Amino acid sequence: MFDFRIEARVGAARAGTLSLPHGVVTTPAFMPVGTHAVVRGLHPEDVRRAGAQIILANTYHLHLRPGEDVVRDMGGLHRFTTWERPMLTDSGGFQVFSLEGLRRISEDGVEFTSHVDGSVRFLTPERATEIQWDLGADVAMAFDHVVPGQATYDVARDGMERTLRWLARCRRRHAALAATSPRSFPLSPALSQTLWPIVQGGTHLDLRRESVEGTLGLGPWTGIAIGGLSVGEAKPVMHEVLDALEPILPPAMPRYLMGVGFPPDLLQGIARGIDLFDCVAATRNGRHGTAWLPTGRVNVRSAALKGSRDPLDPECDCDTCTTFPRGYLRHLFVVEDILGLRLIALHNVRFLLRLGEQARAHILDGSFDRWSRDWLDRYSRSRGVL
RNA sequence: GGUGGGGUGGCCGAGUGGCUAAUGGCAGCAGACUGUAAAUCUGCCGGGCUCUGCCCUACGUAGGUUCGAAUCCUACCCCCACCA
Repeated sequence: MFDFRIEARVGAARAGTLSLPHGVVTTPAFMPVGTHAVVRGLHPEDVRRAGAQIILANTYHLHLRPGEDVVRDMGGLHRFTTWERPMLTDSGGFQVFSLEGLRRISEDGVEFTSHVDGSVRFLTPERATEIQWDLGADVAMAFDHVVPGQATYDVARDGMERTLRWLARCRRRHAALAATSPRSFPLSPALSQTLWPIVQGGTHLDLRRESVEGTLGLGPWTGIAIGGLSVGEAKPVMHEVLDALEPILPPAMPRYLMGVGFPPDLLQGIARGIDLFDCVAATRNGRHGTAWLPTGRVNVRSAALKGSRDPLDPECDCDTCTTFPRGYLRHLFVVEDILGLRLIALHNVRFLLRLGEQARAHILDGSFDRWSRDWLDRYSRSRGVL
């Protein structure tokens, strides 16, 4: 359980297989985000058919609604959602960043003023770990302190060091839960959930290195995440951080780049040794009418699609592209029917999942570099061309 | 036929002497979105140009008052309501 095997490499890029209690995840892989225990707008069957092997859910949001006790009493996230494949829960650490203004950080934890009803919720590393234990995903994430991409050295150091101190507390609590509270719903009681740490340090390379050292010192771990990227810093800066991390991350462990990304980010991350990604962009952009194509992104509402009988993406095998003409998809957005939101979100999710599948295949046959270069070139060169 | 109300940019609808090419909303067009406070948000939206500005044309039509009118006056046309 929680075994990760690397089958092939091309440079830093790896193709691997991650075993989790609810199934196997072949990497590199994109993980669709289901914050509220639903990949927003999509039926679980949509997500399965799109080829998702693992999806996320969110600690903070599920704590607010419906409450982790409700999910636990219904048999955990898998039964609650009917999603039988692996799941991962984010710890609420990202909400420390995204809900800035509604929270106050102290050494003990973070006090949130609920955006739902104004109630005050105090999330500590221990609480975030307990909530995730009740939610019952295959992978729980450490409660971290995310700072903005523009954070100064001192602010980034503060967040990084706090993340390490909190990591020790998450680990201790997680071990205690695993030892003393066997659950009825997990497949394999003692090893039913693993906890992954998150490397922080902003855009400062020495802080990132220090974060890795500190994190590994608190191990062992079955996986490791890189957080605090794609939060406002420039793209080359993100690449610089990934390049600096790649040689010092343990090669045998799956590496998860949190919150990334757009299609090019996947390939650029894979080339730098990343195995797992998650991002809301596929579903959110889809709902907002931006579809990803091999030739770049396109606005589905665009008058250019009016009356077109062509598929949205002729190269795509998703249900949307194999069923509907793009002129109809545009119509759905124009008349604001919810089916449009679902269909474009579905396409984008499939697009990203397939990108991961293709990258894997090209790593396995050794052609990743060339293929990736051509893919990126085509995507950026002909942006939005139909 | 009489009385009253009203005719504003593609549509709805503010504005009742200068700050008005004219508030808003809709429609239209374009853009943004990266561990989800997002089916959201932003910009453009009479025409033209040598485009940080300038020039046309515009508030039913035609005149008039005024330094200046979508706003005041007169006539006419049309719409609505009520009364005959």
